[in-house]
Amino acid sequence: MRLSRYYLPTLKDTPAEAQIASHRLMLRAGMVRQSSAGIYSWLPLGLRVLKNIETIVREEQNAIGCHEVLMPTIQPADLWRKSGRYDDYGPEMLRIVDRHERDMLYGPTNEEQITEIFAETVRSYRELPQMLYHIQWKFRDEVRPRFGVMRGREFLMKDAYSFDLNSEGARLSYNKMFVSYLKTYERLGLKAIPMAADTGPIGGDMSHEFLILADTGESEIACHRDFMDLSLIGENIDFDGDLQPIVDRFTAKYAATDEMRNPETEKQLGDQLITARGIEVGHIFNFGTKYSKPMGAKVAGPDGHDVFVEMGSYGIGVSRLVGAIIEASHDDDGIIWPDAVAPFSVGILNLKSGDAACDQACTGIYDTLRTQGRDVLYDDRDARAGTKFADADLIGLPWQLIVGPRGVKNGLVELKNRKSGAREELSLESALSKISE
RNA sequence: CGGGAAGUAGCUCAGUCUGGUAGAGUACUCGGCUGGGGGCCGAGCGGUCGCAGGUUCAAAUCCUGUCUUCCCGACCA
Repeated sequence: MRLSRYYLPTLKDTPAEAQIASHRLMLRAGMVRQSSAGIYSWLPLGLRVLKNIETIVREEQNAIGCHEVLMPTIQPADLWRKSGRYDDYGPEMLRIVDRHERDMLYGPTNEEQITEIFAETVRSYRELPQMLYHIQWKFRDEVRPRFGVMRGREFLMKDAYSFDLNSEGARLSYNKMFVSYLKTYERLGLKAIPMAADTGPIGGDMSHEFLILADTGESEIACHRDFMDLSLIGENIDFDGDLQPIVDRFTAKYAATDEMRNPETEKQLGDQLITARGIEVGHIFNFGTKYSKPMGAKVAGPDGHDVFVEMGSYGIGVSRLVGAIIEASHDDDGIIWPDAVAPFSVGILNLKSGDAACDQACTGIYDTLRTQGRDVLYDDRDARAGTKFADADLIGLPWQLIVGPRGVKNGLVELKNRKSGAREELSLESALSKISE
């Protein structure tokens, strides 16, 4: 993409309403514009990141045999009256009346909707287990939206739902999703720690929140130091095999969000304990027959008798992740994108647009990289070097190829790594091969 | 929903106390000088002062109401 023809409205000043880093940087980098409190429009750069995250989440869901559907944003109130949640949900639910005076609502989640679909279409235990998900906009009318897209009222969420014949099966589905989440976050370049979550009236150990550490996190968390070294990288996971050992490995050590913390355990851990702030980026939950009963989701079991299916739901806040990643990865100059979600993988900074040698060198690099299938942002604007450096750092491209008259004369370009800040002068060939490593 | 703050140019803000021609920086446009970390000089463009009502000869400024946004707390992917 040639920057001179792109739509990238960056800001030098920070809009007054933005307080935390991710919100400030998303506005300054021209990723989003606020429409009203907690509701945002996504501009091209922000949308690229959102789509990149969405793609990774989608691929990892598909990889465990979870099938994508797409349910509506607007749901009928009757659906929620059936589960009893229409009255329980409170003012957080945005209620809408259509022209025929029918009560509707903008969905804050989709348990009722998916359970109805399942109940209408699945009759036999032979069709189980089943897992379905969608990635759709949700609306929760928060009393106090804040932190930009991290705590918006409208947000994009991946929500998956599992259906099993019995609790043993539900455990297997839960484990699949648990491990899938670990993989998803690793691909996103995040260190996410699973923490036992409050299961409310249902009880059991079948609920986990996934949190990433960031100074501006919303809750105070504590965990064992060993979590910093836990990783699935390089492991070939058989999702049809026994995943319990992996789940055990990631749940054996102490990790708790504020309301679940245990002072006694923490005391025993001593200097093995890490306390930090965390941002919740996912939540998985097994809720048995809570929805299948009222919604009538039952299948014929092997003995011919109907049984209510055991269900679980599994959420990842996709739009929240954009902010969360920035919170976890930025500096004074701007965003530092992990490679996997960066809006462009490489930026080319032409320090002297209009100079024949520089232009020629840049277009050559630009064409080469595009031929390799790279997402490239070529800053060909007629702007000063300082402006280009500042914007490139602000929008956080992992690699910057700096092309100026000084180097071009000697056949050299400068390669800057956004994360380390390291810059080195290289021949064009070695720069290109280094980027591809 | 309780407590607090703020709405004036695209953005950051002054002016409001003490009523009297609508301001600065930046961004943008044009010209010139520049050219490796948001450069310099000059000339321009740009505003129903959130909205409504009131007081007054006169309101960004005073009064009343209202809307919006942000911060802290309680609550949440």
